[in-house]
Amino acid sequence: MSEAKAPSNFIRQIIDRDLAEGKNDGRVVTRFPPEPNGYLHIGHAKSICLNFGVAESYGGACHLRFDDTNPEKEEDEYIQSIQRDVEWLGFEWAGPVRFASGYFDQLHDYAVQLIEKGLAYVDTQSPEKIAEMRGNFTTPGQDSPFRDRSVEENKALFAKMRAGDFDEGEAVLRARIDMTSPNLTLRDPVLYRIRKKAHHQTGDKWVIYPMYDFTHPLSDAIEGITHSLCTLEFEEHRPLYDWLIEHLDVPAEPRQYEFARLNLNFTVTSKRRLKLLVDEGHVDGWDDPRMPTLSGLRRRGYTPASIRNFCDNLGVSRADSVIDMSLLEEAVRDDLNQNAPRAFCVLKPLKLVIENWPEDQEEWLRAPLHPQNEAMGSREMPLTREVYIDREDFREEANKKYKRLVLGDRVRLRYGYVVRAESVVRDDAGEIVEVRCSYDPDTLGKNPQNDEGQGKMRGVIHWVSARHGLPCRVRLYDRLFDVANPARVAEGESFLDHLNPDSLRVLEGCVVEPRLDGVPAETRYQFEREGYFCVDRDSGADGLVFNRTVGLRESWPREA
RNA sequence: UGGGGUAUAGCCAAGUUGGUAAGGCAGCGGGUUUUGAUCCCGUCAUUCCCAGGUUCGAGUCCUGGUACCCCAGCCA
Repeated sequence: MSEAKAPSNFIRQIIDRDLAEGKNDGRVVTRFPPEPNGYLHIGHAKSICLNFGVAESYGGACHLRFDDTNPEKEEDEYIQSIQRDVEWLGFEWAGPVRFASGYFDQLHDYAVQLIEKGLAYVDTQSPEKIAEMRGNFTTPGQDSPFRDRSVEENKALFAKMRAGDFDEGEAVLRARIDMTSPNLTLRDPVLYRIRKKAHHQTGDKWVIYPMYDFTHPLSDAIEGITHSLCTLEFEEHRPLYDWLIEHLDVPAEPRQYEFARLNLNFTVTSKRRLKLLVDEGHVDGWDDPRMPTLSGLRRRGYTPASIRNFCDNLGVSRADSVIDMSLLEEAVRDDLNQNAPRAFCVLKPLKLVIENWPEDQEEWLRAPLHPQNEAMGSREMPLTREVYIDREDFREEANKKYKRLVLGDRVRLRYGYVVRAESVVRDDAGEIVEVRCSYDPDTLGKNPQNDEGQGKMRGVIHWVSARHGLPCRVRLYDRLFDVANPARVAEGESFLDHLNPDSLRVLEGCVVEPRLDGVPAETRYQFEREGYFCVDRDSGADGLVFNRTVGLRESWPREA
């Protein structure tokens, strides 16, 4: 399931065909063009894997380019986080980090070129009037009264726009295409608008900023992009993309191709909604482990490889789809199962006293770090008279399907001895606070030879020495929403109404094996029989904090 | 409502000139197991949104429907 060969998809077929026809001198150049107005999420990962993956497998190049044409929404914090996330995923962009804002001079020249060709004009109607004149699905638009200004007048007006002589909203530069087109983006689209706001890259150099539709194709051309891959909603923008490439004297002829974006159920992947979750404090920040952001997944314990495999296994098509969250979870299990060292951690401690074990005796038992991979080595764990086991691993009575410790029956302490539960100790409230047991000294690495039920134990449970165990805190995460499609809720409801109140459960007083003392944040383990966990950066002097990435697969009869 | 798209299993998805439905995940059955995990084996679409048509033969071609998605920012 891991290193699947790049599967056939329509993008690769287009590239194969282009290569066969000798287009672009055999070059394949793609780009990942995020707008720095939020953190990257799992949906971006699909685009990143596609763009970088395609470039890589064709010996081409992939650029990282910030599509930063709107100073109102963008911030440097996002520029930093996006680069960090792309690097974390393990991709290397070709050349420097690029910015659409780095092309503002050239873009301005292209705009003047359009004006000179009579293909663009300055419209001084109000924004409301422009919207009104655009018409709608059924009504064709009407020409602006300023549509036929002379080239000279347009040049002068555009220069005034640039000089700051107009206020925001007083003038825009529009392409002169067709106000009656059934494709609304062709009804004289706005190319430049006035924004008197400092830009994070260009400072106060500009007061006019190019629109995405104008900037993107030309940036692609400037960079020599051959295949400009974007999501489906840009499809009706393609005629404009092509129109600009056709009517301007550009150094290359990039082509745009659209694919379906990734949708995951039980979460949201729109920057607007993610930002709201952060801003209103429903989560702990962009990197809250419940967030589908790359930084959230990272903090949750996801590995770059697991996310890349997940994306590669999805395929690329033009059909709208919703991927099941369980596929993402399966991808990280697959990776961590192979690569995460094992450890013991008791989540809900219950004291087990081995009555025939001498008070001060401690025996260090060797256990592999990975049962199927000896190369990972082993560790030692101290067994003492008092150990902790999980409350859920003991019952006073149970049927045969319950493969754990039952009063009067035996179970194996994993990598240790077989014990038999003899009695329980209760507190005043009648709650069991301790289980008393006996152990069979002749069962280390072998089954009991001599008595009832030869061979197999009822089960195997994990444990941690009460004297040596490290107290820790464990955070159990569940899906953030309790409906499959939070973005689509009933009239009058908000997606926030469907936040899962139990998406985070914090377990205090857990006990982990001593060897994990001081391990750094982001170290990942499989806590045997529990799941995959990751050390959180909140760990410190007062103990380790673990985030549960995902549980182990569970398939046992619920009637047990 | 005009335009642009998309329909193949529970979820993705391949299917290139029409030649008899890949693969993954999930499910189900079994085996191994000192993790109820992993691993292994087997099984899982007489049918491709629907209805007609062409053809010896249609997921692929034709005709007519249906459902869903996107577009009316000086956002990207």
